[in-house]
Amino acid sequence: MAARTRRPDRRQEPLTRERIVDAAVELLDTVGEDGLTFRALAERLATGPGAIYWHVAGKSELLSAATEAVVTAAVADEPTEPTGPATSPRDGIRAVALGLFGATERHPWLAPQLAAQLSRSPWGAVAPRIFESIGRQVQALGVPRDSWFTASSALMHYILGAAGQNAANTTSADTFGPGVDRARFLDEVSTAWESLDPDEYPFTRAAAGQLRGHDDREQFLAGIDLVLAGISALHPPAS
Amino acid sequence: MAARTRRPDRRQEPLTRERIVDAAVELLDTVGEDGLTFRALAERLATGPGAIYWHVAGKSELLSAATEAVVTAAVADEPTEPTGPATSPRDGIRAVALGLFGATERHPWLAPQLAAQLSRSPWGAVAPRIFESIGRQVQALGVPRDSWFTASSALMHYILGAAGQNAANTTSADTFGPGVDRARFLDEVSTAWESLDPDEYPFTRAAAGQLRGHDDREQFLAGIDLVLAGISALHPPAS
DNA sequence: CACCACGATGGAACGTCGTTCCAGAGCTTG
DNA sequence: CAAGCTCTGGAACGACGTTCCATCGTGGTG
Repeated sequence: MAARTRRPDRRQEPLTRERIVDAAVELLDTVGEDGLTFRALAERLATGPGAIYWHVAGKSELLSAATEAVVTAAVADEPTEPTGPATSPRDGIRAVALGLFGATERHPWLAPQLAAQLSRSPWGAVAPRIFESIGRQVQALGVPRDSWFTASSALMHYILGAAGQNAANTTSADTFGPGVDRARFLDEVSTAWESLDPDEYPFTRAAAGQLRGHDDREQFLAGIDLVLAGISALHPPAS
Repeated sequence: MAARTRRPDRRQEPLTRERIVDAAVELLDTVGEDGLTFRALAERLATGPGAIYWHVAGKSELLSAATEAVVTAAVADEPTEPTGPATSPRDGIRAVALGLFGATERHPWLAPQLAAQLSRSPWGAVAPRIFESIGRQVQALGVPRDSWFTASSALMHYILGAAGQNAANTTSADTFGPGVDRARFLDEVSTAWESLDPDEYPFTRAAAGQLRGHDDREQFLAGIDLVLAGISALHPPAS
């Protein structure tokens, strides 16, 4: 139907769903979630709002598509070892996890969107993408077949939860000015924790010191190792 | 300043921040996130939109307050054992986790909101609430002091990630009609997984069968046990 | 070659939302 | 009793998502 690949050669490259989604991601990255407007998007694509609706059903579908595009790129980025220098399954899982972690860092809007999408349709298009990347490594780890779902789900959920919170840590530091660097920000929060009500928050006060100097990536990977150790203990290889 | 507690006795009970937040939660529960409107809220409280702004700065603060109120109630609900029949720390953690899990089930809007809030200000008011509840049990578990932060964070992140995805499972089943029950819904998704591209999704296809019959709460607790086992293995009690 | 049908476009218009503004009510104080 | 404050609630504003429709360009048809 769509002609025989002759260059359309219109006054501009034709509007396509992919171009729209790409522009949406750029807009989300630069001006934030509230900045993604059909009008701004139309202006960026040198068109009108109505034209976009021919390719995309609405804003929620646009956000879903942007989320899926970014996640797909993130999990497809890492595992490109063509039978390479034999990465261990554990390192494979770390790589996938860091891929998603980095994506939420580069795209601060990703974590909330991902949560919203998973909450709306838990097993939609994006969950299997992540599940598959993790699951392959779980399988390679030698986890018994009956435990595949449990182990992979647990890993996925930890990754989503941790990436969601840690994402904004490095870049923003929202409540304070953008000029405040990470060390100062953590120091501020840590001090705030220490002055919480001793009756209501005894533990948080005691742990405040560890918050002060912690490294997000390091803690993130420590959590991964925790889950992996649990998998080794509770679901050891059959052999 | 605020009088000496004489009954105001206006024509109706006075508008207060608490009443507003309570009404917002009810509205969120009944008509969903899009249904929470300053106009609808004003009508429910028999007032105008302007009056609400005297007690609440804006919509984002209203959502934050609603989220915090629900989370606070959820984590305060469970650990009410007055030196009762000696719940073990592990059961204590399960209780806190199930408390949050149940909250996301009763309030489908909670998971996305929680994610958005944690992403915006990672160590805001709501994170310490959850962190404290979990941390106390981690402490009781005998985890060495140096590992408190790591262990508690990992547990919190797993809980947030898992609760976020599983929340909608029981009630909604969005893409299908609301009449479709859980078994049919899972069967539908499982079948969809099985017909994914064998090259792209080998693992997910293989795990589809385990998705079909799984129980959300059971899987959720299995993940908790996985993290707990990892904590035992990597951060054993000092004694 | 003229014509038409249809995929695709983009600007205008509609209704609703968050938010602001302000006139005034009710309570407290001098 | 008058003045000043807290608090109220309705009207109005600007921006948004979405719909509508007049129009364009292209490929197939007579």
